[in-house]
Amino acid sequence: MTRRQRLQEGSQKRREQQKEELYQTILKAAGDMFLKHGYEDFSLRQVAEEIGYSPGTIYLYFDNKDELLRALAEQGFADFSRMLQTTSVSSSDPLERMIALARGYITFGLQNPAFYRLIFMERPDFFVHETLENAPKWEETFGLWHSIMEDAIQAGKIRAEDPLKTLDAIWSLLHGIVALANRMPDFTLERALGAADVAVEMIVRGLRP
Amino acid sequence: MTRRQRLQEGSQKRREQQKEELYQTILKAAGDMFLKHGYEDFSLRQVAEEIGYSPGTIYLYFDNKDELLRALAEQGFADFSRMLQTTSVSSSDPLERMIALARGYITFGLQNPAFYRLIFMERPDFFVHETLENAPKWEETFGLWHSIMEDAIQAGKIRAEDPLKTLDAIWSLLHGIVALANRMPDFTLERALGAADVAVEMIVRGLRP
Amino acid sequence: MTRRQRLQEGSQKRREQQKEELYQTILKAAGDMFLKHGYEDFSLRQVAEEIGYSPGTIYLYFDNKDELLRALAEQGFADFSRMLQTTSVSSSDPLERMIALARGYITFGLQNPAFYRLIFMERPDFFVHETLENAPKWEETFGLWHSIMEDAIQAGKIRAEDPLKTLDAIWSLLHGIVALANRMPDFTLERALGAADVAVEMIVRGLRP
Amino acid sequence: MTRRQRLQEGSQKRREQQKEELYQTILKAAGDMFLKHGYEDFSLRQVAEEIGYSPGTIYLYFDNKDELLRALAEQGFADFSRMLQTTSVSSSDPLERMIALARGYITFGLQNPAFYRLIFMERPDFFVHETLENAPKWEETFGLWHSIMEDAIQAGKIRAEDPLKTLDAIWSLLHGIVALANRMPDFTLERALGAADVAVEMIVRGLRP
DNA sequence: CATGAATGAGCATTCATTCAT
DNA sequence: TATGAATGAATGCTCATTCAT
Repeated sequence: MTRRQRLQEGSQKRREQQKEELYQTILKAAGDMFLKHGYEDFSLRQVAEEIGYSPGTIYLYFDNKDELLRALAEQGFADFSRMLQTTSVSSSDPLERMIALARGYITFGLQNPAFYRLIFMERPDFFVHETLENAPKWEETFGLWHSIMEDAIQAGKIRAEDPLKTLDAIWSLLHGIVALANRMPDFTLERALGAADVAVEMIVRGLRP
Repeated sequence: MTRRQRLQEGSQKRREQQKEELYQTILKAAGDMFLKHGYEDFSLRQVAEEIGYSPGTIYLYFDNKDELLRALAEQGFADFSRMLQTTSVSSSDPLERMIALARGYITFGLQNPAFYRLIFMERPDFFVHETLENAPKWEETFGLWHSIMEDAIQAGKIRAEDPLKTLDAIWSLLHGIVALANRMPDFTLERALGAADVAVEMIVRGLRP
Repeated sequence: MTRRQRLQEGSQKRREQQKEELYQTILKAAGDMFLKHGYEDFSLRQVAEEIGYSPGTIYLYFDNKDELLRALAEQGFADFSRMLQTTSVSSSDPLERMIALARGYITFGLQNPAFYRLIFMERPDFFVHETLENAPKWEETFGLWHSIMEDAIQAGKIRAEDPLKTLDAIWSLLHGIVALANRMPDFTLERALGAADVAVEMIVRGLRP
Repeated sequence: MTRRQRLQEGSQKRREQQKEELYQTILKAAGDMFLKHGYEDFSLRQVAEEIGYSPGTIYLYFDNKDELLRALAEQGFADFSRMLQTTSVSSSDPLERMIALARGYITFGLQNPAFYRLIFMERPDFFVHETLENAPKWEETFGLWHSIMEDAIQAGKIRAEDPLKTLDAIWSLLHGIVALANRMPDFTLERALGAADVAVEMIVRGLRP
C-alpha cells in the first residue's frame, strides 16, 4: 500500500465518517421535529431548517420523505426492541418476565409517544416483512414474547390454549392503553397508568392455570 | 289542495329526497375515501371527484371539511351507540351483558373501520368538546358500560377494586384489538377474532371474584 | 275594451307592481348589505339571503352583480343630487349657497359612507357619461355648482380666474375630507368636522375678490 | 483568500444580486397589477403569471400576500417620505416651503398612483398600526408638515387658529386632488394639475393673516 | 315568477421534489 | 458535497353565474 493509497483511504474514511455524521444529525433532528410537531405536521423543510441545511441536502442522504421516516421508524423500533430484550432478562421467573415486558411496553409507549405513533399507529407498513432488509425484524422482537410465554406455560405459570391468540390479546391490551393515551385527550397519563395496573392483574389472573 | 299545490308538494318532496340522497352519497364516499387514503390524505376534492361532482358542490351540503368529518363521526357514533344500547339488554345476567358489550364493540369496530378510525383514532376531539347537540353523548354511551359493570359487581360476578380503572383496562383491550386490526396489515381479521375470544376469557377470568 | 282585457290589464299592472316591488326590495337589501359589509365583501348571495330569496332570483331583476351595483349607485347618486338641489336654494346669497353646498356635500358623504365610497371611490366608472341613459347626469349635478359659482362671481362675492379649475379645487377639498374620513381609521369624524370648518373658511377667504 | 473562495464569493454575490433583482421585479409587477386590476382583484397568481414564474415562487420572496403589499407600501412610503424631506428644505421661506411640500405631495401622488392608492386609499392600516420597524414613520413624515406650518405661523406668513385642523384641511385638499385623479376617469391629469394651481392659491390666500 | 342545485374559475397557501450551479 | 431557487401539484374554500324544473 503506497503512501498515497493510505492517504486516499484515510480521506475516504473521513468522508464516510462525515457522511455518516450528517446522516445521524438529520435523523436526530427529524426525530426532534417529529416529536415536536407530530406525524401530521412533519415536513422536510422543518428538518432542514432545524439543522441549518437546505432542503435539497436531505435528498443526498435519503431518497425521499418516506425513506427518512422509515429510517426514523427503524431506529425507534431498534430502541424499543433493545429495551424489550433487556427487560426480558430482568428476572428468572417467566411470569415475572412477562409482567416486566408488559410494563416495559407500556412505559416505552407512554414515554416515546411520537415513535410509538409512527411505528404502531401511522406507518406499520414500514415493518411488513417483505420490505425489511437489515432492520430489526418485527417477528424477531415478538418472538421474544412468544418464547417467554412458552416458558411460562412450561413452568405452569399460565394457561394458554392457543399461545398466538393469547399473545395477540395481551398485545392488544398493551397497545390499547398506549394508543388511547396517545390520541384521546381525556385518557390522561394517570388513567393510562391506572389501566396498566389493572391490565397486569388481568393478564396474571386471567391466564392463571 | 289544488292540483298545482299537490304537484309542487310532490316536486318538493322529490327534491328533498334527492338532496338527502346526495348528502348520504357524499357521506358514503367520504367514508370510502377516508378508509382508502387515511385521515392525512383525505381531501374534499377527492370525495368530489369520487362522486363525479365539482368540489364546490360539497359545500352545498356541508359547511366545511371538518363538518363533513363531524357528520361522518356523528352518524357512525349514533349507530355505534344504538348497537351498544341494544346489545346491553341482550341478557339478564350482568356478566353476560358485559361480554355481549365487549363482543359488540369489537365487531362494530371491525365492521366500521372508517368510522372507528375517525372517531377513536383521528378526531376524538369531535366528542370530547361538547359540540354535539342532538347526537348521542359520549358519556351517555360509556355510562352504559359503567352501570353494567356496577351491576356485575353487585351481583358478585366480577371483582373490581377500582371500577373506573377496570373499565379503562377493558376499553383498552377492546380498543387495542380493533386498532391493531385497523392499522396493522398483518393483524388480520382472523387474528382479531382470535384475540377477541381470548380477550373475553381474560376479562371474565381476570375479574372473577 | 272588453272585460277580459280590463282584467288582463289589471293583472298585468299588478304583476308589474309586484315586479317593481321586489326590484326595490332587492335594491334596499343590497343597500343595507353594502352598508353593513362594505364594498369588498358585498356578495349577491348575502343580498339573496337577506331578502329570503334564492340567488338566482336576483338575476330576474338584474343582469349581473355590476348592474345591481350600478342601480344602487344611481339611486345613491339621485339622493345625493336631490340633496344638493335642495341645499342650493337655501339662501339667496350666492356665497351662502356655495357654503351650504359645501357643507351639504361633506355631511352627505360622512353620513352615507357606503354610498359615497361606491360612487366616488370605487365605481365612478358607472357615471362616465357614455354609459348613462336615464340616470341623473353627473354633469347636471355638477352644473349646479358651476352655475352657483358663476352667480357668486357675478355678484362679486368670489374671484375665480378659471371657474372650472376653481370648482375642481373645491371639489377636491370636499372629497378629500370625506375620502380620508372614509378610509383612514385615524381620520375620525371629529377631525373631519374640524377640517370642514377650516375648509369653508379657506374657500371663502381664498376666493375672496 | 483562495481562488475557490473568491469564486464562491463571486457566485454568491451574483446570486444575491439575482435574488434582489427578482425581488424588485416582483414588486414592480405587483405595482403594475395593482394599478391595473385594483386592490380587489389583485392576486398573487396574476403577479406570478405576469413575471413568468409559478405562484409558489413569490413565497420565496414574500411571506404572504399581505407582506408583499406591505413591502410595496413601505418602499413607496420611503420614497414619498424622502421626497418630502428633500422638498421641505428647498427654500428658506416657510410659506414657500409649504407650497413646495404641497406641490410635491400632489406630484408624487400623481406619479405613483399604485403606491398612493395602496397606502392612502386601500391599506392605511399598514401604517396606522405600529408594525413598521425601520421604515420612515408616519408621524415623522407628517410632523414635517406640522413644524413647517408652525414656522410659517411664527413668521407671520399664515394665520391658523387651530393648526391641526388647518393641516387636516390642507391634507384633505391635496389628497382630494390625487384621489380624484386616481379613481375618476374624467378627472384627468390636466384637470388635476389645474386644480393643484388653484389649490396652492387657495391655501396661500385662504390662510393669509 | 322563482327555485336551488350545480358549476367553473378563481384564490392564498404549502410542500415534496428537482436541478443547475 | 451542498445549495437554494424554482416548480407543480395539491388543498380548502368562495362566488358569480347558469339552468332544468
